[in-house]
Amino acid sequence: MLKLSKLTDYAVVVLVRLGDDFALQTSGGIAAATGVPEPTVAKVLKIMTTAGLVCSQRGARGGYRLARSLSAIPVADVITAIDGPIALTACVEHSPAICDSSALCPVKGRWDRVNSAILDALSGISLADMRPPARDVVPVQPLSEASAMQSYHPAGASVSTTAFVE
Amino acid sequence: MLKLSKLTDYAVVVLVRLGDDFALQTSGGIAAATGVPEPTVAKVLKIMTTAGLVCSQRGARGGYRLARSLSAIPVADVITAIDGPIALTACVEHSPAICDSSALCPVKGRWDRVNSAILDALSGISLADMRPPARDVVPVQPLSEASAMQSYHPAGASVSTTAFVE
DNA sequence: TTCATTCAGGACCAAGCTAGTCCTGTTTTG
DNA sequence: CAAAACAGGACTAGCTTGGTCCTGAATGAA
Repeated sequence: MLKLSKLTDYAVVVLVRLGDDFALQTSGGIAAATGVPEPTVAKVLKIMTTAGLVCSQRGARGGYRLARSLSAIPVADVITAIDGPIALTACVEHSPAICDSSALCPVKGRWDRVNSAILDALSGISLADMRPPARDVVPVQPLSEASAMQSYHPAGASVSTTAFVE
Repeated sequence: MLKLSKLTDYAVVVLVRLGDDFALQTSGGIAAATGVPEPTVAKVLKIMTTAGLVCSQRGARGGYRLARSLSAIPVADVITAIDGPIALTACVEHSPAICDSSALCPVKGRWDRVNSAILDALSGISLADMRPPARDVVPVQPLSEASAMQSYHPAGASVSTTAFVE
């Protein structure tokens, strides 16, 4: 389906929200500001931390901040962090799975070209390119206010977020 | 995961096998030549027929042949036929699912750019580009011989074929 | 020192999708 | 008429994803 996982979509939303100011923000605060469920935000941020895209500060008054500016984070990095290395098929170079019938496979190595093309496309677009105009950004505010905001659901409660590329 | 479905991988194998000579080949014969299980080949070919990528001839002495030459079939067409329209996220233009929180979504419309880039990449590569050198192609032969051939499994019997793009 | 806050790192479960198989037609040839 | 071959479904098992929750560790404030 060439689909992107929902978590990747969430990750972009969260990272963009984290913004470029490098101020510490808690997972709860980001959840409130974006409308993404808090446990999901926490999950995403933990993955992002492991991947080195964000830095975390534990303890009271802790939180998260970007490790690099949005313009220095290509979309490919986010996808790789969430979903693992980008490889359309198991036959692609660097893929962990080894095709056990490579001797017969009629398209052996041919997906590499397709893969490289996609990788180039994803590496050339940064999160800064996906950032909305500044006026649309909801300012950081106390939880008591933010928690009353409308929620963000990528594709609605009952509709699959399965993604397509036509 | 940006993964491609296994069926898409099979479809490319089958279509390339169908080749450019426009001779009728039965699903059983293709299965034998490629090592892909016959029911799966039949399933793929039925989908390809519906999509207009191959033509079918029913009845005894029937079979399948390409509707266009391999060079006239972009990879994007195969993926679309198997997986539906290519769209990374539900937010992407022309996607059937409508985001019910588009007013709040911080990256509304931003995936379009990523999507277009991928679509361009996939549209620029044809099946002819994925065709192996002629010497690697197994010639058409009687079932009795072909059925003894080694099978082709994209990623082995027990290993996930999940595809990645890094 | 003690406690509240916040992240770290898993385990766990339900739901949906994919792959693969099979069965019953229908069409065409000989 | 019988055999060959495609058409079009239904069906099932397994995996993956998503989402939640729990326990523990680190930090800072009172």
